Amino acid sequence: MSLQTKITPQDSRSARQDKRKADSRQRLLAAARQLFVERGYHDTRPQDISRLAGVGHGTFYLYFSDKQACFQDFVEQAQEEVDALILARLATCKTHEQRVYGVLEVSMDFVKENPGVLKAAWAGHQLMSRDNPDGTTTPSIVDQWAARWAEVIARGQKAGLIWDDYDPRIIGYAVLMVTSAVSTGDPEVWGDREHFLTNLTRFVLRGLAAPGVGNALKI
Amino acid sequence: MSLQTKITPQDSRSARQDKRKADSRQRLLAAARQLFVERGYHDTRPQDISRLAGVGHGTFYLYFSDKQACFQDFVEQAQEEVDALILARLATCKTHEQRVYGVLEVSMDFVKENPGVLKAAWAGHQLMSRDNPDGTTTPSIVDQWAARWAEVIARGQKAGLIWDDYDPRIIGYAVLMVTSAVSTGDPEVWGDREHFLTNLTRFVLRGLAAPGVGNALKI
Amino acid sequence: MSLQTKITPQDSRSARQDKRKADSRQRLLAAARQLFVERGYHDTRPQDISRLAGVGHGTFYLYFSDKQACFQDFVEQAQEEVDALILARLATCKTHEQRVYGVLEVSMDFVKENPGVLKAAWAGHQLMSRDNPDGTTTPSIVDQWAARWAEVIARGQKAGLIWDDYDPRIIGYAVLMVTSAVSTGDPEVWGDREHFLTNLTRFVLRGLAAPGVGNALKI
Amino acid sequence: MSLQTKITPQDSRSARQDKRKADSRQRLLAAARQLFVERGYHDTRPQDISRLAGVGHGTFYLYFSDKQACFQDFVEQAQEEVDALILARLATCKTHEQRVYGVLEVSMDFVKENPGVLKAAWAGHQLMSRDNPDGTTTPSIVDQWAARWAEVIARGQKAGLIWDDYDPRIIGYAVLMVTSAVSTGDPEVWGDREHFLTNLTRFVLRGLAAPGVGNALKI
DNA sequence: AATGAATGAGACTTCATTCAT
DNA sequence: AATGAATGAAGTCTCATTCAT
Repeated sequence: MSLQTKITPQDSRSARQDKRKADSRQRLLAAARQLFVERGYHDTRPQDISRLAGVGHGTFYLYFSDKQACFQDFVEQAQEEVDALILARLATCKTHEQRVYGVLEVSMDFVKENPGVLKAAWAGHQLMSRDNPDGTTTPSIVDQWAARWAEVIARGQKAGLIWDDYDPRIIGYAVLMVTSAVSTGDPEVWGDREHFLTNLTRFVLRGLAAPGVGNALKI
Repeated sequence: MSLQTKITPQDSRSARQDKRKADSRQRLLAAARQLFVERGYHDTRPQDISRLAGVGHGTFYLYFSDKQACFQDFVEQAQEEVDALILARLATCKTHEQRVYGVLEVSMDFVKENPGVLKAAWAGHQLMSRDNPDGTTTPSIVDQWAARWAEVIARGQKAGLIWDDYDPRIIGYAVLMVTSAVSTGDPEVWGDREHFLTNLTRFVLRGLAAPGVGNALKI
Repeated sequence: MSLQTKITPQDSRSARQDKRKADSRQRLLAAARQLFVERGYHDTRPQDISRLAGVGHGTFYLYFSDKQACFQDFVEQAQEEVDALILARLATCKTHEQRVYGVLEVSMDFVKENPGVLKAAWAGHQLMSRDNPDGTTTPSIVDQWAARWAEVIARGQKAGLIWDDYDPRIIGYAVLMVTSAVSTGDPEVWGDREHFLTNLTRFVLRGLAAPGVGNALKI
Repeated sequence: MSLQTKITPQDSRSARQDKRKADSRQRLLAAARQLFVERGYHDTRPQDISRLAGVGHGTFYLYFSDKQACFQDFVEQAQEEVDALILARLATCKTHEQRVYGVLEVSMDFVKENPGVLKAAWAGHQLMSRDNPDGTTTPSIVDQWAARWAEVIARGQKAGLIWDDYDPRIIGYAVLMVTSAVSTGDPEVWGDREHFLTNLTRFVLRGLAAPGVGNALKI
């Protein structure tokens, strides 16, 4: 008989309550994500989030100390998702070439699947960062993402596939800027998305490829 | 005899008033620029702008129909400055190579000289665009800037100096994203600015250079 | 055989429950007293009281119909304590002189031992009394205390030891105000407490003593 | 021709505006005083004060940084009034006897004319003082008033009219407590106010009078 | 043209109380 | 009896805009 089957009434109750509690938090976060993305930080009221989540106004403040904290949590969630996706993809990559392609693809896929999330997270982060007068700048989703690119680039340099006169952190940031263009650019303006992605991917790969390896990364 | 010396007393008065009026508007715009850049759109009140400009609170509304209009004017001003700089530079360029270099240099110089202006203009534009439900998306500073790059790239393609499988509009946007990294990146984080600029310039030029022209654009 | 040992299991359970119930109530009251004294009525939330008492938030409302009722109970408790102390002391007094001294001493001792309780009870009572629009002003701890003084003073007058042109209720109230100064006065400001008490005691006794009896009440 | 008659339009305008400004502040303070006295601090909303003053909700915050600041100003105003009254009276007093009587009379008159003001100021001050974590306890109206009594008592001691074994600060405080009883006591309970005042005055004077001077202070 | 006092809709947040478990 | 998540009315305060001077 496992210990699990011997749940006492209290455990059962608190377990159910915990579930309910986690539920509320999740519903709130989902609502927050939707609204922050749709309307932006300033045009989303805690009240709106609560209503969309189907809970009372006050419940919001049981899970977030204030509106900013809620936004931070939303950003963190997006951050973790992106990071997990990238790490998972990197784990399946054997060659450097695959890594570059992989992260590009994952980045663009995420941006495509979650239109506006990056934009919202980033725009909001700008607004927020000023309010951290203790000097502790919370690392933004962008910084973390850029760091992943830096890793990939550094490995590419060691393998002789990427120009070794690049500073990985800087170029990682530049590459991220380009990929994030996908999110920032107005979908309706760019027309054919495949066309758009192909262009950006080519530009990035050509900018990275060390002399003589251009063929290897050809797409 | 210049036209200026022929003004009647009345004219003189109205001229002075015009000057004063233009003065107030200019002072307000300068103050707006400083504050929008320093604090962002939402944390800048018309009152703050007026105070910094040294005029009464109500005066603000003599020159701008509302806060948003003031912001639009700020963006437009920055836009015109950038555009004028780029056009002036392009006029002095004979070869394609010079053009690419030129716009890169001008872009980065502007961003260096006006830290935060692009960021502020852009971030604010995001917040604003939602409020245009009539479909008329005001072209942002970014769009216009990207258009200049598109021109340069298209000319480079005709000259055979830039990969001809690029869509100029898209790659123009991508290049802009990279150069704008200068403004977005935290100055203190990137350390040596020259190092930073060198890296970005190399990346852009290599990404653009058609096969076989790499040497020509070497830096 | 005591009654306690004869309880059946059921009795035992309900007895334990009663004890536990009384326990919870007592713990809540103790917590309420501490917090009302430390923070005042408005800055003490039922939640805080419950947490300090170590019971659930909802439990509070099993024992008090609302926050005000809890406060009333706190005041009542303090009231009963004071009254019991004064009555006990009066019971041991034979002469009028002893009574005056006795009540003074008890009053000041209570105030010394329970710093802030009188102040809190009184301040809170002020806030509350407005909410009794039916005219039934709940007698405050102050009123009750003053009543004891009035008794003592009336007896002193009969014995010829206290000016007989005093209205006992009024002077009882005045004496109470002076003794309560001990609680109202900032401990750190007054310095030596003995010095403080001696001064007040002298003032009261001299104010009361009928002509010619000054010596009897000398301290 | 006086300078006054030569008021320029600007002066005239700003003068009128200043008057209007001072007017609003005065109206707000008067409304605040009435409401704080009638309802107490916590049951008075800035909105209520504004409405009673006949100005908009936002105007309140043009004159007080927040609700607490408004309350502080109300207390200060009462404080200054009381102090001015006492000082004015003291200035007309030649003998010590007159001083004691004078301050007693002024105190009681003020309390009679401004029922509730002292109580409100004091009660509110209690609530507030906790919020001064920088250690700077704002001297309350009570402290200041007590200080005046201390002065009078010290002078009386020098003149041999008051027991010289009193600490003036302490007894000043005690006397104040008694006189403030007038404000704290429920008007309806005490009945005839003259009777009340006579009792308290006698008590105070007898408590103060040095041996042998009782006759001098007889009332 | 210029001013700045005035406005009030609306934002964020708290907290006494309820109720399903 | 005990719990603590949920509630929403109500409070404090801000700020873009107006208007009398």
